[in-house]
Amino acid sequence: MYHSRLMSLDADVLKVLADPLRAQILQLLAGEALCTCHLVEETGAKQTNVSNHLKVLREAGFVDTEPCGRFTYYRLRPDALRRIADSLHELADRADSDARRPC
Amino acid sequence: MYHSRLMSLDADVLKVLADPLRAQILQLLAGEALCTCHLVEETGAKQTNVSNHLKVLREAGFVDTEPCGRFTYYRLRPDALRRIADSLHELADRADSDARRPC
DNA sequence: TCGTTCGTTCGATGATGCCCGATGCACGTG
DNA sequence: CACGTGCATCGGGCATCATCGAACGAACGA
Repeated sequence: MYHSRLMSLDADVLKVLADPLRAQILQLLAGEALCTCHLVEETGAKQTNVSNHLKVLREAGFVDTEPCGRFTYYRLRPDALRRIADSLHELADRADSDARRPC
Repeated sequence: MYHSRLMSLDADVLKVLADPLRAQILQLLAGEALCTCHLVEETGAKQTNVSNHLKVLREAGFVDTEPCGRFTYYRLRPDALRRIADSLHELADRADSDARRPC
């Protein structure tokens, strides 16, 4: 087990996940790739709004785009999610101690 | 492995983690319990600010308090972090498919 | 009892960010 | 070439939230 490296929580990255619509989009993209019109349809949000959130997700590396004619398909990037999950898990593991710093 | 239950990303819970100061506090609390004055000292933030963030973390179930005389010790709750980590990991696993919904 | 220290709560303020309408652009079709 | 469609970008309006100062409460020690 070579996980001695300390991973740090990146609040900027977590911010990207901490939005209801973006979280919903990520869950919709799990299992199949969808294009913007699908996501608009499924979420009920306005197209510009969905597009803005997709930009945020793309720039944060959580989704990949794949142009297909007039359409733009979006696909989830599991590795990005796993990085976050691992850093949280590692933080939890480090907390299994009863140490207490004296005042 | 019976993880067929679908976990959903809770944006409200993620919001609690998605703040630089709160993220720093959680990392400081991993490994040892600290009281507010320690956290003020380590983060360099104002005491009222730290106290406000600790309240948010406490109400979200990420930390436990343990009064000790005049001091208040804070301890990380690993289970809360693991729940988030698991939901992210499960989402990543569900994305290992090449499916694509037609337009 | 008085003063000090640790900690929380409250109200105000400033910044961040979500949402929206309007616009522009690229692609495909008649 | 015109037209419609899918999608991105821009600017503003508005709500949320992080931060701060001030005041309060509680626990100790002199």
